[in-house]
Amino acid sequence: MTTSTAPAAAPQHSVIDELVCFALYNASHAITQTYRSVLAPWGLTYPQYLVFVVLWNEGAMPLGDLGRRLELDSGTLSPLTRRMEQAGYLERLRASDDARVVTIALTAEGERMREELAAVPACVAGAMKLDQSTAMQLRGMLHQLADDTRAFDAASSDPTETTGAPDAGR
Amino acid sequence: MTTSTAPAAAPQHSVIDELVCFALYNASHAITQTYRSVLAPWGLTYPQYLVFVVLWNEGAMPLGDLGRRLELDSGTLSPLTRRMEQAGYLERLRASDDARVVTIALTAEGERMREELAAVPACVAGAMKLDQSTAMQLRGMLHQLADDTRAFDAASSDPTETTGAPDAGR
DNA sequence: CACAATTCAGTTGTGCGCAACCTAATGGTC
DNA sequence: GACCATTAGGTTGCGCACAACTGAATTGTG
Repeated sequence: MTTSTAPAAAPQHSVIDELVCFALYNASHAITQTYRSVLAPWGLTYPQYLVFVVLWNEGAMPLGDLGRRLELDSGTLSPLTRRMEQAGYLERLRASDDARVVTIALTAEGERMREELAAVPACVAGAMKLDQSTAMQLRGMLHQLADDTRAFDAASSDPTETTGAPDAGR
Repeated sequence: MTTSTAPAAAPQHSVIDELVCFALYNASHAITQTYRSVLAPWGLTYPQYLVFVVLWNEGAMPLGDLGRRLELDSGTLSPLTRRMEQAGYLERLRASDDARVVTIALTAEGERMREELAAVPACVAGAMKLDQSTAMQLRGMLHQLADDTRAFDAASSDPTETTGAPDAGR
């Protein structure tokens, strides 16, 4: 009715709110959204920013190594790095000793972005409103969760695994 | 080079926030991967499963309400629900009293999927290896994080917000 | 009633994210 | 050298996720 009061669309409690998985999915999207607006001035996406972080801290490396750190495969990183190359942030170089390998290396412009984007983490941290101890606790839980879950995924798709008894009817 | 010991003169926010964001991003993908393999026999995706969960528990509702619960907009839910309709799981009905509204309602087949998929949560929980108290603690942190972050996103994109003095030249 | 503002769903375009597949290059074996 | 399995990156196809836009329906106001 009056000005801009809440139009009765308050966050109602729904069943999905009880699911840890949905909380994870939802929080992840919310963070990505924050990065989207923070990175918008440079036309960067969150996965592209993650590529920057790895390369800034560890230097040039093959595309496969990058994928292992970010848990992304070539189907994702191939086009993603091509876009970053076209934007002038990095180069993709065929290794001379092994022609299968493509080394991903920052350009001078890409290195310069390290200072350009120095304020990004603090900006996102401001949105997250997490104190240090909670952040570390949360990070630990999430690492554990990702490790356990990926181990499960690998085991259930790989019949050579010997873990897990052949429990028939569960 | 890695495993930096205490960064003496580190400013308030440093790499730690980054790691939390990536841990979240990574864990979310890992869980989605688990759902992917668990739901594969029915050709369902994780967001489609979430739609089922909401509709099973709350019954038919407009597409917009569904989007508010899942934090997804019409650009995502419109094609998603069309695929689920084509698969025979639900119907999309124009409301008679308001022709703008499309009500999403499960078919008998969609209702039957509730028993069909009853084992899914336990299966995914088995992959996650979380005890109840940790799960609840994690869920609480993630809800808080998502709420804070979305509030920040909304405030920074909506100048009509009156929360605090809007920083002029920023 | 006229008409502007708002609401709701849909469409288009871009960028992940991943399965499935392809090709080229490499290494091991004979 | 011929053969084969493996490895690295690329391509295709599909389904999200979201910004930006469209268009129809509804509501508020005079």
